[in-house]
Amino acid sequence: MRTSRTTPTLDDVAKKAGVSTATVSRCLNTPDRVVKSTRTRVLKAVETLGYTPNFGARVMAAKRTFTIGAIIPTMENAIFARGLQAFQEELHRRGYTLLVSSTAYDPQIEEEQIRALVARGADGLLLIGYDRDPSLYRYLERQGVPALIAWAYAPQIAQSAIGFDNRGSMTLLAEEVLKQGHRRIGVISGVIKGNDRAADRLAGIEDALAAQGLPRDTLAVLETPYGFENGETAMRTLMEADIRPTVVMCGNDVLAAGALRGAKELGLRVPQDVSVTGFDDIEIARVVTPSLTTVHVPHREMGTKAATALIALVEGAAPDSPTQLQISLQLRESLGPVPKP
Amino acid sequence: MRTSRTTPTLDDVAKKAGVSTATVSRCLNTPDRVVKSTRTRVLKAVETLGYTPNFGARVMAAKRTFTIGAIIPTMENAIFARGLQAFQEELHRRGYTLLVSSTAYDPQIEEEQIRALVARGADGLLLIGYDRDPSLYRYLERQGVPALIAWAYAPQIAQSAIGFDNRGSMTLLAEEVLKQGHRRIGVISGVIKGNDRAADRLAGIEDALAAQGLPRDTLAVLETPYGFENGETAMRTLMEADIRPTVVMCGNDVLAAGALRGAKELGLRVPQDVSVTGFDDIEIARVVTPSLTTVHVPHREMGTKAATALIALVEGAAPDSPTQLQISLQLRESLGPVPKP
DNA sequence: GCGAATAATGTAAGCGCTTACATGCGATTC
DNA sequence: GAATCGCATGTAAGCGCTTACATTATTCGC
Repeated sequence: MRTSRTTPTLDDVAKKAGVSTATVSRCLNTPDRVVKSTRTRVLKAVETLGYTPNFGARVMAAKRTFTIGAIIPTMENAIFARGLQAFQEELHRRGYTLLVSSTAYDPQIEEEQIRALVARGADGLLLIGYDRDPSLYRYLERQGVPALIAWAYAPQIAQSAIGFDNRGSMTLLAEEVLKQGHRRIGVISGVIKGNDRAADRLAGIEDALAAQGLPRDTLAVLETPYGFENGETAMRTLMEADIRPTVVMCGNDVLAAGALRGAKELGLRVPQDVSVTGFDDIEIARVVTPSLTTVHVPHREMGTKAATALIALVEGAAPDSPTQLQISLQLRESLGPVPKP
Repeated sequence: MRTSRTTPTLDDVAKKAGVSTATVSRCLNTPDRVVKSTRTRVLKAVETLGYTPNFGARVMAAKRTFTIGAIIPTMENAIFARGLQAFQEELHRRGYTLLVSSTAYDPQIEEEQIRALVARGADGLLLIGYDRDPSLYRYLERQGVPALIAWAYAPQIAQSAIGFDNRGSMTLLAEEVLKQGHRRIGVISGVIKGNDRAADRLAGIEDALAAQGLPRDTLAVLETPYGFENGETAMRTLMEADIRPTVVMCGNDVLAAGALRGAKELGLRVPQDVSVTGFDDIEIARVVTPSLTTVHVPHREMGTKAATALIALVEGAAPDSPTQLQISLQLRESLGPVPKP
């Protein structure tokens, strides 16, 4: 239907401008290979006809789609939304289009989506985290589709990656917590299965404890899906235990904001009665009262750099070794010294 | 590159199965037109070869892409992120893929993106708001690409649309504000140019004033781009004026959260010294202290319904008249009675 | 100002798929 | 049993574009 008599084709433009289709194509793709006078004539024809190249045809002939696929757990998480926005902006600047899918944190769905995007001719893929079935990486390699892993950096990553050290960052934060004298630590973690970021963050806390020779049971860990309400509930559960933690470290800011709210409902003051920490440093961290001590992650920088790196890969650059971005601790009000008994 | 010797084509499958390409194609698209024995043979060949149809070729030959494009101002705004997530989920359920672009609230960029997505063969388009150059609608019609307008409902919309009445909602909220006795109203509005939602929300406030015969200068309006920091700054500006407003109504929750923060910095208590209201009812509204009085919008419902409606359009349904979703006022702590002088 | 080198343009062969139409074959009908 | 029909399958013509290669116009050196 679409391509009825009404939609102009390259041919129409060529006729109108009195040149061959090849010349029109060159005007559009490699303008410097066409002399100026012809070029303007052709462009005028393009203009008056309102011509837009047919994507499918172009893909087929050129074997390039200028499309990048991104597969993220969810857009509802501000940290992905923001990074993705930056990613898309950079892509657009470079003439690429973004194809987005989300997986709801389900590896099964992720695999489907990866295949779907490859079938649609994505030139490259942005993937979140590194922990997935190795056969998927092999599949991508066989298909010649480069993939870039974002939001994660870890020495063991074999693929091109850009991210930050979730584990080390959390260790840093945990050290700060310990320095404040806390020895009973509650943890509200994201769901760990299929989510290396959550796993690494928890491991980071454990590292800090181990380094100080503290027993494993210093920690009370609760896993819960992403979401404000879930943080709230988890906080309640933690604080109703026989031995209350004096600090609750959360896997991300949204959980932490929920925890803050949970504390409030229990009549607990933060940080006088219990301290709370987050991770990501999204807007919400500075908005809540008390403001949230958290780990600052450069989301937009990550998005932009991911775009650059992925395009390089797509355009044939050799894979770089993983890039690590710097995080920084944001010490705010929600973390205080351990309460006097 | 991709389609080097390594990627199997329809031809390869046909040879392997000992049939013609037409039969293979039919197996994949209209299985019931192929006898069972052949079908299984073909499907086995597909399997062993690991064949996936080439998207570009398919598009070109079939003129359908099962792709829906969405063009939103930005993904950083939680309200779009959430709605888009729901939209994508529903699309995926129905076998469509989502193509996303953002415009940074720039009509110029929006036009570009619309054309880009059409060129990529999007079967349908999701657009935010109704206020755009009529020639764009004509273009889409000419191209045979149906578009659905979301996040906006207004009687004057001629296209298919799904959304809520920004103007009427804001009137409702303003009436509540007036009921509390406020007569000096500050407004922190989003940028109005090219953003009908922002314009309608402001108009809604004006409607409420007009209905009560209050003078236009009851209002002190400040326009500012979307963003927490901007709300903060705007709040400061408003409160430093000679005549301070007793309430500040904000165009969205993020601006309102910023305003809350601005108030705090000025040492003003909310709502004792000044009241604040938002719009959208995103998570942040319940997280801030004091919690935000705002307008609740059913984001996810809108996303899901938008997907259903747009697919119907794409599949040839006659355009429905605009659908209006119900909003509700969320009265929370940030709005109180006008302070005693 | 002539030939060679170079730049601009044209010609035409696909890219991988769908589908209208043609073909062949067994079943049905009288 | 011949003519007819219906179904499964094959043949081949594009879809609109890019690009290698061929052809023609232009520029430059001497």
